[in-house]
Amino acid sequence: MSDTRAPGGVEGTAPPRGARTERGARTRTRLLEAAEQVFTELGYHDASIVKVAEAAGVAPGTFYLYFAGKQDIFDELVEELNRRVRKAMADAASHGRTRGEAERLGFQAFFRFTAEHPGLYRVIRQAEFVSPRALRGHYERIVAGYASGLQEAMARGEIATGDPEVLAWALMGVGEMIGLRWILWGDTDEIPTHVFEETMRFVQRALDAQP
Amino acid sequence: MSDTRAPGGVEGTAPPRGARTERGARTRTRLLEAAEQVFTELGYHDASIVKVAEAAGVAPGTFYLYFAGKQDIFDELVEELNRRVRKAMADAASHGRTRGEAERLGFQAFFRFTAEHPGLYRVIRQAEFVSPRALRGHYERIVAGYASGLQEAMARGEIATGDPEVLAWALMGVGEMIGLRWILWGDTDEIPTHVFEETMRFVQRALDAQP
Amino acid sequence: MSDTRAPGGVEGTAPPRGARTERGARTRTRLLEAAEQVFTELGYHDASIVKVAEAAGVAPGTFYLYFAGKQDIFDELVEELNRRVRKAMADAASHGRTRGEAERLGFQAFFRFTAEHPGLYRVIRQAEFVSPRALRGHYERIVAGYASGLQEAMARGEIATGDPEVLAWALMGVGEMIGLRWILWGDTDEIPTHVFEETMRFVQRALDAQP
Amino acid sequence: MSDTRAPGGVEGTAPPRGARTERGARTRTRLLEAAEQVFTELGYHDASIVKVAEAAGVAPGTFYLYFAGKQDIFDELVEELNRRVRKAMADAASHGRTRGEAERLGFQAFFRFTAEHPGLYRVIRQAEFVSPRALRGHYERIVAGYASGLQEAMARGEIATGDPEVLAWALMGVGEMIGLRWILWGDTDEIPTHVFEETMRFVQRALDAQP
DNA sequence: AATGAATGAGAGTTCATTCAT
DNA sequence: TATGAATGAACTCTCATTCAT
Repeated sequence: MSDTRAPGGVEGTAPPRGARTERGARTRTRLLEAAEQVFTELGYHDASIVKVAEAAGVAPGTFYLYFAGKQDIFDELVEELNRRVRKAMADAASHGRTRGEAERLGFQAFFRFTAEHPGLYRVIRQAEFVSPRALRGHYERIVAGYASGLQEAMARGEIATGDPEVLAWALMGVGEMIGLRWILWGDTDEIPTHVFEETMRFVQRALDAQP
Repeated sequence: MSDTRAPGGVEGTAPPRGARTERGARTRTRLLEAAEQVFTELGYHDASIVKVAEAAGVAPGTFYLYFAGKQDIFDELVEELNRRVRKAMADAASHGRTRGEAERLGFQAFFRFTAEHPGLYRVIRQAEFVSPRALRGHYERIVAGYASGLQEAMARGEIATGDPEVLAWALMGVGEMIGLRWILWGDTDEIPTHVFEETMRFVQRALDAQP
Repeated sequence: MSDTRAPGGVEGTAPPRGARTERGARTRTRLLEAAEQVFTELGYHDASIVKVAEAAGVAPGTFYLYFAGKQDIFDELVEELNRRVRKAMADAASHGRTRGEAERLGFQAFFRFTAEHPGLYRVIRQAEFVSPRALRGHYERIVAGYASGLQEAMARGEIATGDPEVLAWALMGVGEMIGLRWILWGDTDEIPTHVFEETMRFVQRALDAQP
Repeated sequence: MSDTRAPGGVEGTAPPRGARTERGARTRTRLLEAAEQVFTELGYHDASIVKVAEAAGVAPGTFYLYFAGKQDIFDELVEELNRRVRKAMADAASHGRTRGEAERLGFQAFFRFTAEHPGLYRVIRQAEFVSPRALRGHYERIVAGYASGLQEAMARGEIATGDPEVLAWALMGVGEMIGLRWILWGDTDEIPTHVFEETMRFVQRALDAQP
C-alpha cells in the first residue's frame, strides 16, 4: 500500500482495505487468525462474520474494513494454508537424496501437516465447494512439482515411463485418501507407521520401472 | 428409489414418517426425486426445503410429514446415491474374469457414473461436510469389497502381499482424484482414454506381485 | 393467480407472491395500508421494512411473502395513489359542461385530494427520486388527458392554438406549485379561496383565445 | 463558492467550525466542492460522508471539523446552489428593457442553468425532502423578486391585476415543470426552442392585461 | 488541523420450521 | 394426508460518527 495516495484517486480495482497503519495490520492478522479458528471449528457454512469478528475482539463493522466478505477471507485463508502445506512438502522433499526418498519425505510432511492441523486440512478440503478455483490451483501446483520430478526420474530410467501428470494426480489421490481415512477419521493423532509404510510400498511399486 | 424400506430397519432411530398409504409413498418418492434434482443443481447449502417442496409439487409443510429436516433428506439421498454407485461398480466388476479385469471394470463403472452424473458425484463428495458418517460408511463398504477381493488375490499369489485395507483405500484415492481432475474439472464429458489407461497401468503396477 | 398450478412449474417472471388465499389477500392489504402510513410519516428513506411489518402487525419475514422489497411496495403504493388522484380529477372534470368548467373542477379535485391527503401527496412527489419512471408515467397520463381536451378546444376555437402537450405540462406545473405552496407549506387545511380563484384566472388567461 | 462568508453571518445558529486559518478555509472549500460532485452524482441518500471526504482528499474525521454532519453540508450546499440559480436569473433579467423581456430572459437563464447542471437541479429538488425549509426559502426569494416586478407592472397597467404572489408561484410552477419534463426527462441537452417559445407565449398570455 | 481505525446500531433479506385450517 | 401463511432468529453488510493519536 503506497503512502503517496493522490487525493481523490480511485486506486484501481482492489480497494485498499484498511491496514495502512501498524495497528491496522495487526487487526487484519487478528481477523485472519480468528477466521482460521472459526472455520476450523464450524466449517464454512456455519461460520459467520459476526463470530469471526467476535473471536477477533472487534466489532462486526470492522471486519469489512479488511475483507470484502466471508468468501474473501476464506479465500485468503485457504491460500495461506495451501502455501504452508506446499512449503512443508517442498522443504521436506528437498532433503531427499534419491527420488524415492524425496517422495517419502514429501508424503511424510503432508501427513504430518494434516495430523498436526486436522481442522485446517478440513478447511482446505471444503474449498472444493466454496472456491473451487483456489483449490484447483493449489492441487495443480503440487502436481506440477510432482510431475516434473517424475519426468526427470523417467529420463534417468528410474521409474516406469508414462504421462507424468496422470501419475502425479494419482499419487495425490493416494495421499489425500490415506490422510482422510487415518487422520480425519482415525482415532490416533498420527498416521500409524504400518499404514504409512504400506502406502509407501504401494506408491513405489506403482512408479518403479519394471525390470 | 427402492420402495421396500423396512420400517424401522437399519436406520433404526428415525421413525418412518408418513408414507403409510400408497399415496403417501408416492409423495415421499416425489420428494426424494425433487431433492436429488435440487441438491444436484444447487449444492447442499443453497438448496432449500421450499425449493425441494416446490419441485415436488407439494406444500412446504408437507415436507415435514416425511422428513425430519434438510439434513435428514440429504442423508437419505446420499445413501441412495451411494447405493447406486456401489451397485454400478459391483455389477461391472462381477463381469470380470480375472482380478485385474474386475478391477478395470470397476474403475470404469465408477468413472462412467461420475461422468454421467457429475452433479450427483458432487453431492456425494459434499457429504463429507454434511454427513461425514454417511460418507465414511459408503467408502468403508466399497473398501470392504475391494479389500476382500485383494485378499483372495493375495492368497492366490496374483498380487503383492500387504494390508488389504490400506491398499483398498489407496486405490479409492486414485479413483477419486482422477475423477475429480478429469471429470469435475475436465472439459470433456468423459474421462480421456489415455488417462484411464495410464491410471490402470499405475494401479496394476501398484498391486502386481513383483516377479 | 390461477389455482391450477402445474406441480413443479416455474410460473414465469413474476413470482406469485403470497395472497393465494383470502387470508393472504388480507395480509397484503394490511401491508399496503401500513406502508402508506409509514411512508407518509417518515418519507421513503427513513421508512424501513421492519417498521412497515410492525405497523401491519406481522413478522418481518412475512413482508417478503408479498413484496420483493421496499422499492417494490413503494412502487405499488405510488401507482395506487396515482390511480386515485387521476380518478378524482377525471371524475370531477367529467361533470363540467364547458371546457373551462371541466378545467376548474379538475384543478379543484386535485387540490382537494392533496389537501385531504397531504402525506400521500408528499409520497407521490418523492417518487421522483425513487421510481422516476412511475412518476413520469403518472404525469404523462394526466398530461395526455389535458392535452386531448385542449386540442379539441383548439379545434373548436375556444382557446388559443399551440402545442397542446407543452400547454398541458405548463398547466400541471401551475397546479403542482400552487399545491406545494398553499397546501404542503400553507397553514390551513385547504387552499384559500382567493388563491384558487386567482390561479383559475391565471390559467384561463393563459389558455383563452385572444379576441 | 464565495470565500467571504462572514463568520456568524446569516446562518447564525451553527458555530462556524474550523476554517479559522487560511488552510482550514481551503479544506472547507474542498469539502464543499467534493460534496457538490458527490451529491450531484449520487443523490442525497446514496452519498456518504466517507465518499465526500475521499473526493476532497481528506480523512473522514476531518469532515467533522468543518460540518456538523451530512444534513449540515447538504443544507449549505443547497443554499449555495440556490444562490447561483437566483443570481443567474436576476443577472439575466436585469438586462431586459421591458418587463416581458426580463421575464423571458429570466426563464431562459433558469432553463440554461438546469440544462447545464442537471445534477445540481436534481439536488435542489431533492432538498424538498431533506431540508424543506431551505428549499422553501429559496422559492420564496425568487417569488419575492417576481412578485415585486409584477406589482410594478400592474401599477403601470402593463399586466392584468391580481395577487402578485399567487401569480409568481404559478409562474414558478410553469418553469419547474417544463424544466422537469424537457431537461431532466428530455433526451436533449437543451430545452427545444419551440417548447421554450410555447412556454413564453403561455406565460405572456397569462399575465398580459386584456384589452 | 488532521488522521483513519474502530464503532455499533440498524438496514434489508432468507429460510428451516410450525401450526391452524 | 395436505396445505401455505406465518414466524423470527440469524445473516451479511453499510455508514454516520467518534476518538486516540
